[in-house]
Amino acid sequence: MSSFDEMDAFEGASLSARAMAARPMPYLDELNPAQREAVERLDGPVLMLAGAGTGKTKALTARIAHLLTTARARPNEILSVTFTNKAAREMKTRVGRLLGQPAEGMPWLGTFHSICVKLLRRHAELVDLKSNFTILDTDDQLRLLKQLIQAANIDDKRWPARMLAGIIDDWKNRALTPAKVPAADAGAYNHKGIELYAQYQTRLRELNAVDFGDLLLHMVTIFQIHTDVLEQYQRWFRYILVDEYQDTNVAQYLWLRLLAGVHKNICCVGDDDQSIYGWRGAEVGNILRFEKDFPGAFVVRLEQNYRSTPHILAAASNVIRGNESRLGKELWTAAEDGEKVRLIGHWDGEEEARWIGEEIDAMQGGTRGVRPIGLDEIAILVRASHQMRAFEDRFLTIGLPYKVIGGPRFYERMEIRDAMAYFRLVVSPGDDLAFERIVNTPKRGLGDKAQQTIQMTARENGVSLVDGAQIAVDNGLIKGKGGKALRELIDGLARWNAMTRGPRIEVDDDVVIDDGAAPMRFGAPEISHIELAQIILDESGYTTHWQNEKTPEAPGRLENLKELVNQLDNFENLQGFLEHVSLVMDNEKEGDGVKVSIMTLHAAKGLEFPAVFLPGWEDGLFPSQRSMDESGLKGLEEERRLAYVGITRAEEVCTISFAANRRVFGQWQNSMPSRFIDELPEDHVEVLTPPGLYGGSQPAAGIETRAAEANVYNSPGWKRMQARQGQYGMAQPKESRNTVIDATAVASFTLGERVFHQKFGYGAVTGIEGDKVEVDFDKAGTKKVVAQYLSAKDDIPF
DNA sequence: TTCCGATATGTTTTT
DNA sequence: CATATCGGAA
Repeated sequence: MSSFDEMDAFEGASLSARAMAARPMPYLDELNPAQREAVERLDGPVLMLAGAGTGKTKALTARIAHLLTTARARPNEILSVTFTNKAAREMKTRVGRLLGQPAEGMPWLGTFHSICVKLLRRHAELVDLKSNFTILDTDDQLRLLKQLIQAANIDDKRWPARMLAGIIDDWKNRALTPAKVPAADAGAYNHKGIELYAQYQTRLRELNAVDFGDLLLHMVTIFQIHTDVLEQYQRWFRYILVDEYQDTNVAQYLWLRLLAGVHKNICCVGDDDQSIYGWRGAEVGNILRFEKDFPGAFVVRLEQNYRSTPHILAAASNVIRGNESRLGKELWTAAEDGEKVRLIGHWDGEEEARWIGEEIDAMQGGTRGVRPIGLDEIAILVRASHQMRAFEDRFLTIGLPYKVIGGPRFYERMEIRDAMAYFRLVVSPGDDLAFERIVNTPKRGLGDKAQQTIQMTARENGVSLVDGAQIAVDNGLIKGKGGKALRELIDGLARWNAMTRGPRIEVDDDVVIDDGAAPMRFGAPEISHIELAQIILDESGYTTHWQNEKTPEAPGRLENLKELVNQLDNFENLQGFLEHVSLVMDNEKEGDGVKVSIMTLHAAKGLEFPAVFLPGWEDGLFPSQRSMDESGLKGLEEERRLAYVGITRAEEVCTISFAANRRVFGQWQNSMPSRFIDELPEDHVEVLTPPGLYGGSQPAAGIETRAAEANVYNSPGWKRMQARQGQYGMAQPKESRNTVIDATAVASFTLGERVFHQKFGYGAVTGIEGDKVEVDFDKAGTKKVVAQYLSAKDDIPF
């Protein structure tokens, strides 16, 4: 096992503590009294209750700077955990800026998960893993569970694998190994839950793999059992900082408490009012009982808000006041009054999207409000991601640039996962799950029967699937085309694997081992990992597979593969890349261009925008019915906190809206305005409805129903619906067509005409049926699309 | 074994 | 409505 001298070398500190000691502390001058207290109280437990927009990141980064400047700790002795990669990244840059140099030497600033991976790779053997274990994604996890479920003869229709995955996840969040699951949970998953959980863990170990929850669970287990290891780290991490403490689950909580147990130099920052991850196992209780866990804790409240106007703040405060269990904070601001929170009802979801689109146009043009607001200063925050569609559709039609944050993720796409499975298999031939994924992708004529043969052979010989396949082929168990193809695959894998290394060389014993992997006994590879990746994809036939595919999305997939290979440029080798991807599933592109942001309320936490739209405030959608069904009052309170988070994202203008009708599952459904609307303080809200139909100021209780009714029949959306009956597809002279297609400006197309579509690109019209046009897209193949979405080739909106 | 069409099924939120 | 899965036919 490792000594700590080694650890020092392992992480390397580029900032010298001594060099910092004499440095001035300019960052302190920028803090208000409360922040300053939180920063200067370096020793002992500190709880920073930081309301929305009160400068908590500022305080946190200043605290790190202060720890370094006062030479309390070296950069690599500070453990600083966040929940998201985004937050970790931001802290890194901000600390760097405060200190006037890059914060490269802060190896332990990261997410819970990334830090745990690092630790677990060093101590893998303590939980019967090898340090090069793979981290499974949800897909692999589910496939594995399905196998176990089938083996146990359980009807996975009645008891879906997803459900079991959820249950296991939940246990892991609570730091429960199979042996520790309480009897009360014995009934889970048709009384088979615990048993299957145990089997699953065994299987993971056999595969030398972990899932996401394991990262923490294993580390907690190690710390609990191997006190010597724990003690090392207790000494090593002299100071601990935790961001978003209200979101910690039991496992994370235990992990922290173990590490901070001796010196208790732990500073937790959080806001109980922003706890919105209860469904993922987060325990608000952790923050509520901090003072009990750490007696004598210094508690400081940050209550001065620097983000929002008083109206917005008042609205948020009044909503959150509806919650019973909270520590209680009152935000205040020195800012000028500004606009009231705006509330408007719509006939349906499309109308809501249309209206918001127009508002955004008005905001930019400066025809509304005190100043023009840029597109990148505007966000639309929805409760559930399916709400995004209406906005995407609408913005596409009117040519309004937008970006979806946290949308369909790059690394979750099928072709990317396939490609990654190939990479995984090349890097570690024992990765059976990866093998299963790609044996018959592209089709190699290896169906169920052949795959069973491979499985059996592997099991009989106690080897990995790749080796099993090798044996099966050698013994002629798999004949014909499939056998030949399989042989090619196996040979290919071996060949590619050899390419990851250079020629064998001798090493000195004192070479520093920096990644916990096997000592380097090989020279530099002869080809770069980027070339190798390309070779793998080409020689395996995977690229060809998509080239031959005639489906509309094939070209896009090829593009994605190209992008994947490009991304490799940022990494040293394939291993490094695979590790990165399993930890940060988000592709942090999208940064370019001035665009409106569309995202879920969850994704919006920690962000702020001058103008925020909060659509879909309807009972059942928000607060979500499911949340209330599953967790009752607790669920409702979490939804309310979500509302609070939403409102407090706004700096200048906050617009809340709801629709009377919405299409769900293709079925029209009508709903009541959200109960949270009743909780908005009347004095701080302006109801936007035609004045004639909504007379004077009324009690708040009546606002929403009136607004809804008032808007139904005279809304532009209603008129538009009536106006548009049967108007599409009518031939019109080309000259009369509008460039930007609006509901009122009906487009027409002729056969063979070149057209442009926002999602599918350029193409030619091959058929017209009513309001639908069939287009043969250059890249996306033939598709039927609604005429509205198309524009003539030469006048592309934006 | 693969491919196609029919049918059933689901929608929170994510490291 | 859109996708995912399943069963049957080539």
